[in-house]
Formats: sequence, C-alpha cells, structure tokens
Amino acid sequence: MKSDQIKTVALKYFTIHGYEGASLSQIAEEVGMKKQSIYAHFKGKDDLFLQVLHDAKENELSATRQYFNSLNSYNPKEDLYGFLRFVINLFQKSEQLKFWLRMSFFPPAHLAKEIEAEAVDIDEVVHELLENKFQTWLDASLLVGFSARTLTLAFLGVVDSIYLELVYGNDEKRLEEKLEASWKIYWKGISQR
Amino acid sequence: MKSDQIKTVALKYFTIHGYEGASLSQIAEEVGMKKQSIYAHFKGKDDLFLQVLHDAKENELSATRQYFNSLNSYNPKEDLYGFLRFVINLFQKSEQLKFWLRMSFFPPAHLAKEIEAEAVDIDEVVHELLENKFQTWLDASLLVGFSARTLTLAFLGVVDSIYLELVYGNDEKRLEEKLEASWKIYWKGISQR
DNA sequence: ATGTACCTTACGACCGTTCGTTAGTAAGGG
DNA sequence: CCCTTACTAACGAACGGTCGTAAGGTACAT
Repeated sequence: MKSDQIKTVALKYFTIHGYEGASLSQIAEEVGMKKQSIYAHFKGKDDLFLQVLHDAKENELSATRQYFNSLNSYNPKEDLYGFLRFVINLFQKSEQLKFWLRMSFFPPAHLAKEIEAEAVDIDEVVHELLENKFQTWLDASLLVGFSARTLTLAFLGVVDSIYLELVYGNDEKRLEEKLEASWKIYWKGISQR
Repeated sequence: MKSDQIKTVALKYFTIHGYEGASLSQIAEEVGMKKQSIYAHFKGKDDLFLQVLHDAKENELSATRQYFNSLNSYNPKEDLYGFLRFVINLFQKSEQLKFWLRMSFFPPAHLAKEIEAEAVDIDEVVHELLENKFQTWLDASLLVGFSARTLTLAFLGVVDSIYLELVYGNDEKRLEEKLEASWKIYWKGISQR
C-alpha cells in the first residue's frame, strides 16, 4: 500500500524535524513520487500528520495492552521491571514512540488541542492498567506501605526518566546504568517494610 | 538594549514553535521592528538562535551552581527535596529551561552538534555537583547502602520525571502529586537500612 | 560653532527559494 | 465508464537573507 509507505516516511520526518520542519516534497522524494501525488492519498499535511499520529497512538496502546495481558499477576518485581524493558524495546523497535513523545511534549500550535486529547487518552489508559495491577498486588499483600496511586505515579516517574534517556538517546550504556539505578532504588523503596 | 529584547522574544518563539517554526518576521513584529532590522544585531537566524541557546545555558548553569553553594551539606533530605523545588521554580520563573529542554531533546538537525556539546557540558556539571554532594553525605554516614553514582543517577531520574511533567505541563495538581509520590519512594529507598 | 567622517540602527524593495495547495490531464484496472 | 493514482504546471504566500539608503549619534579636526 502506497499510503502506508507515505505514512512511514512521514513519521520519520516528523520525528526528526518536527511538524514545521518536515516538508512534503522531501517525504515524497523518499517515497519516490512528486509531492503533489501525496494529495491523491491525503487531504493535506494536517491530514497526513493526524493519520500518522492516530496510527502511532493505536499501536502504542495495543502493544501496552498486550504486555499487561501477558502478565502473571503475582510477581510484581518481575512484571514491573519487565514493563521498563518492554518500553525500551518498544522505543527501539519502531520510531512511533519517539514520534509520539515529541508531538505530545512539543505539539504544533494549531493542532495542540487534537494531540492533547489523544495524549490524555493514552495516559489515562496506561495509568489505569498500572494502578489496577498495583491494587491486585496490594490485595494479595505482595506489596505494602503505599497506596496504589502513589506506587503508580512513582513508577510512571521511572518510566518517564527512561523516556527521556531514550529520546536523548546517544548513549546505550548510560541508559542501562540509569535504568538500573532508578529501578534498584524504586524497588527498595516499595518492597521494604 | 534592543538585542536583548529580540533575544527574549526569540526565546519565546523558539520554545513554542521550534527552530523551524519560528519566523524572523513574527519575532521582529512582536519586538516592534521589521525583520531586516534583526540583521543589524545578529548575523542571521542561526546566530540569533545560538546566542539564545548560550544565554539559556549560562543562566541555568549559574542558577544551579548558586543552589548548590547555598546548601548546608548535612541535611540530605532537605537539600535533595529542595533541589526538586528549585528545578520547578526555575522552570516556572523563565522560559529558558523549557527552551533548553526542547532544543536538547529535539534539536534542529543542522545545529545538533553544537547543541549536543552544550548539553553534555551542562549535564556533566550537574552530575558532578550532585555526586560530590552524595559522596560527602556517604562519608558522613548520613546515607548508606548505595554508591554515590547510583544515588545520583536515580535522583537525576526523579528530576527527569519532573522535567517531563513540567514540559507536558497543563496540570499543576498532577505535578505536585507525582513529585510527592516519586520523592516519597525515592527517599524511602535510599534512607532505609 | 561648524563641517566632516564614521558607526549604529532601522527601513523599503527585492532576491531566490521553498512552502502547501490546486487544476487539469493521462494511464490503468475493476 | 469510472475511479484511483500519478503526473506536469502553476499558484499565492511565506521563508531567510541582501541590497542601498537614510536618520541619528558620536568623535574629531578645523
């Protein structure tokens, strides 16, 4: 499908150069067509962008849901650490997560409303999935001492720091070291009684 | 000074719209001049950008150094939490930190090298200031159980998560809640023996 | 005091280029 | 026959940047 090919290349350019810096002619050239031909597949730059955005969101959401479905529910240490590994893997496997992060943090002004709506949506889903997991662990007394909400928010903080390191992302060794440090102290903080 | 005024407005536009999305004519209009007049103060867009970048870096560096100089050295809990508060305050007081974060994570491609050099510089300074502090606390047995490096990296992770929340930044209440959760668990993790 | 030279700052006009977008048209498949 | 896809051609608008020029201030010699 040509339109998928266009979206793939567009994702790359939006990710590297941002919305304003990505030009249709460059995208078209990499696909192997003239920029006017893009208009046979999309209404315009905004339409292309929003479709790329929507796809990225859908993929991230379904991948996240899939990870949570694969958990055994009774090993918080393994499942939480696994989620961090899952995030890193997801980021490195496709450009969609990096695109997503760029656009949700620094959206093009005239599309900020639409982007924020999608961002809030995905945010709430992940938060809920995590908090429910924490609650089951609390109910089973596998964790104690903090509310499910506090555990979730702090864990999302660890995820955020991984995101930043990935986006910054030239130094694989640094990422590993930072992940291990954050995780070690987070786990010690929540596992001790 | 007119050139300072230009830099202030430019900082705002670079922060909101990115390098490519910020136009000299818009900046000039807000300053109250024509875009050609900007060339009486700067060699071009790149020059203006790099000067704004340099100023932002200098200010952030000196503010950070100032904070560390004000510490009493023997109250890790207060000093560390104070640093998180300091970061939040710094972010909200000026646009420079947000500008800095945007440009170090998503630099314009043709200036990536220069930006990265400055970013690495500031990064190393902050890291060193923090790790030295942790080492003095370890030497005084105010903390135990982790290396200064691990403590530093994990704490920088907490700072990162604050950065993200600030950049994302529409929800003050969420920021507070997340800060408290991350801090509570981080402190528990490093203070317990 | 006055004229002269120079520098800074600003502006109108305009450069070439690229932007996103539209119109018209031809080829090909169902 | 129509619908999709791709093309050439061209559009107005905006981009960053360069000209020449003019106003204002300062410095200095006359």
